[in-house]
Amino acid sequence: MTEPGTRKGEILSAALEEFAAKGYDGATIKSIAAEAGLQSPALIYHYFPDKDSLFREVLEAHAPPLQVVPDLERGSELPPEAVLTKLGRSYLALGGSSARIMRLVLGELTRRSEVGEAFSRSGPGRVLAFLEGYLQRQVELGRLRPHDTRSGARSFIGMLIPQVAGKVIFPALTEDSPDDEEHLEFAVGLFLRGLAPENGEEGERDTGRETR
Amino acid sequence: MTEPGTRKGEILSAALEEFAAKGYDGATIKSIAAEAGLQSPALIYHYFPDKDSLFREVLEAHAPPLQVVPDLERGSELPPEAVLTKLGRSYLALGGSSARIMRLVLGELTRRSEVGEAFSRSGPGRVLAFLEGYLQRQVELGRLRPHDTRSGARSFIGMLIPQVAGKVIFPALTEDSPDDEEHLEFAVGLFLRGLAPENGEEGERDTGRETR
DNA sequence: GCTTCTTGATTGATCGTTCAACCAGTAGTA
DNA sequence: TACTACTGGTTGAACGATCAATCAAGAAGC
Repeated sequence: MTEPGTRKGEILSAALEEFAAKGYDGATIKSIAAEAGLQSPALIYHYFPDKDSLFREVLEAHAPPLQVVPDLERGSELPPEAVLTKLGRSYLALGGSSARIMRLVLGELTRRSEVGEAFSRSGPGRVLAFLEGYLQRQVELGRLRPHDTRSGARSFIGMLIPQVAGKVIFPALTEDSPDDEEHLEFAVGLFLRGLAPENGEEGERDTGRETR
Repeated sequence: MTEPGTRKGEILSAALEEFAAKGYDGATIKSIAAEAGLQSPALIYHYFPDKDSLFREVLEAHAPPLQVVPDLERGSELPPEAVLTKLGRSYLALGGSSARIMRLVLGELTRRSEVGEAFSRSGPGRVLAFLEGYLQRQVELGRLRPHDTRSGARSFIGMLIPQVAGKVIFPALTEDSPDDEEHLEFAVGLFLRGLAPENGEEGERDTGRETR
């Protein structure tokens, strides 16, 4: 629905561009119309009831990329290295073609509670929930040392954030930042080495709380 | 300067509140005046030449908290655990009393290039630069295994981001997130264990590139 | 009497939105 | 074939509301 060739599609992609660059208040119906190549802003009201609906349709039209966690829930019995690499790769992809919609969401996150809640529920919320459960299982299987999996999940996702934030927020100056794949490989290695089961046969250490 | 008791101080803090909540475009001179308890918006123009200058003064008045990296550069010969813990603590503090200014900066980051550049230079930029240098030195001292310190610095800072982002962006729902200090302890432990020098006497492993 | 602070009224610009008219086509009727 | 009626797409002009900013004049303090 809403193919990119149609008038409605042109308006939607122009609106995405404008909203991402200037925010909801900064982008005007007039500027969106100009970006879409329309001679009159009035035409927008032929396709959308008002500015707010246009904004929501832009969000819906580009929401899918925001939902990471693809078919991961299925292959959750794979070894940690594979799962973390796959999860991380789809996370890093947010800095690529989805950078515009990410910028839009980021900018409106603190102003529109609906955007914030929907985003946190579909994006980070689901990823963290899945990852926590997965880490918990790996701990029980003895493949990872016992740890607070809430902190574990947050830490792994966090290690990737500067990489994607660099591209989303500062598209100009990505000077001297590591390659995506190299950074991911580093993060996975660091994470797994840091949480590798202890060599000794038994023993709680002082590394934070138990597996809760 | 600009003590909080004065009229100018009241306007500045009201402006911070409004800008943080609604963004630069969303906050109006009228709403700021109302928040400050003024009877007329015109009074604002007695203290500030225009809206843009008011915004910049708000930014300058609250900029110091943004500059992490306190006297760390001095004690850079301390052991990694102490340095990372101290650095991390000051980073996590951004989610506390500085949450409002952080929300303001975050919201305007993508729209005003000046804000973005100034922030990245004073905030993440300086922290990353310092941490990279520090890690590099620890590698040379043999206290950490050789690794790409760009990825290392980004990873450590990143591990803390979900924790502070939770409080800055979603002040309402910080449900089920770890305690700051516990999370920091976990992150430092994970990081140091993941980058501990290899047990074997020598040998490059496949852990990414060399120390560059 | 002089400076600083404060106010209500006002200005011009711009915002989102509405509206009547116009311009394709396309189908129906004779 | 010619004429009419109707359709969705498109447009320029206009409306009321609201914005940032100005200004002249009053109030307060010294």
